[in-house]
Amino acid sequence: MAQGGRRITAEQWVDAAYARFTKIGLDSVRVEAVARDLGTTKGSFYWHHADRGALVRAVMERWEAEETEHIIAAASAEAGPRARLRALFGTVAARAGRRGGESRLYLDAEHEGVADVVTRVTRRRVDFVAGLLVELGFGAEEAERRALLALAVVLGLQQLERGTRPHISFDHALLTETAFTMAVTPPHAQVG
Amino acid sequence: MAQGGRRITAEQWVDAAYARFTKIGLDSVRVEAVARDLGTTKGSFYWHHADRGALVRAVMERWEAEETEHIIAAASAEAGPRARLRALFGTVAARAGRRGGESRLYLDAEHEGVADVVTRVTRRRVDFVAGLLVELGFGAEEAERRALLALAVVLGLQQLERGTRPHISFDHALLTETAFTMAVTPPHAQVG
DNA sequence: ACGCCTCCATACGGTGCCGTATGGTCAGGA
DNA sequence: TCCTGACCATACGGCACCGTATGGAGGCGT
Repeated sequence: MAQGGRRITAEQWVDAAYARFTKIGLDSVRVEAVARDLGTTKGSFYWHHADRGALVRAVMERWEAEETEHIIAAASAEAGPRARLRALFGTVAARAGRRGGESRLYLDAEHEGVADVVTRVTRRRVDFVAGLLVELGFGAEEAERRALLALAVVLGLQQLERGTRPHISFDHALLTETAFTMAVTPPHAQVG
Repeated sequence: MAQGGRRITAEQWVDAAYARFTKIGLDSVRVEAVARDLGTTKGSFYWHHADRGALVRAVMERWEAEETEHIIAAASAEAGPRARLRALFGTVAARAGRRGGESRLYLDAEHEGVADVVTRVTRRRVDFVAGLLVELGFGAEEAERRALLALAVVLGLQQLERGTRPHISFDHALLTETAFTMAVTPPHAQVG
């Protein structure tokens, strides 16, 4: 996979591990498996890193940095809360394919001992979305709830799609549109 | 755990496996682990069942039957689509604790070879919710999308809660209320 | 050219799992 | 009573993983 010179740096181990994380999940970053990806053996790994836990933590640190950055990027492009929120939804939907590992993350978090990082990232995402909703006129608590629900939708959709054979259509563009509309529509004029 | 007479039936194996599934997840139903729960050994298991796959399939069949039944039960109690939908949301929220295994299910489905069952149950749930939304005046496709989003919220919230250390509040009652409102509020009068 | 120090391959012991093989136990029928 | 067959415990080989130990291989300074 990345077999250049025989020598491998500590960072290359994190690179390869991160690739596994994004593609499959945190539980797939195993020492011997990553070694195979790199075309080397774990003898190298245990020279550069302490143990598997250290590698997992390094992967999560990178994830925290990258995902935080992406959230900011998706926002700063547009002007006005509504446009920013819409852009964010679009970006998240578009990058769904590259967040394969994230679907498993919340379930592995505790067992892998990375619940704190996951919580920080989640907190940041919720706060950001909730902030935009507040700008749109929602109360602080209602905004937080709606933000939480929005994150849940992203996670949930990803899993429904993964664990489901055909027969169920997933038009991400339309789903995103619907979700966005539901998020910004105040609770007036209910039917029934 | 369930150590009565030494003799164990094929069904008791499924019972114990199902208990593991609901509490932890499908990946936790392992032959030797279930044997320990039952106070016996896998020698018994391989007499009653062919292999681990058979046990997993049996667990999923029971899950399909039970969960389908619960959906019907939550609906038939009330009268009118709005009340039925609200009752359904409430039941789902209340039983969240007993669906611990389900959060992992969609991710394990393919690897465990049970994607077909998962798809059938999902299809049934989506159709049911979508049907109620149609009765409330939504178009068929909009209803399907909203139903899909509602299922996604359930899955996603469960994971956000599991993979997250304190600091993030989960008032299920209020979240359910908000989700219900968002689900039944037509896309009029948007802010911004 | 020689040695040293970094880096890695390999072998090893330990764990948890799957599935098979084999022999033992106990109940009930002949 | 004895035998047979349903039922189970145990031991085994196989696999994937973790982490350690140990002995090279090769670049680098002197």
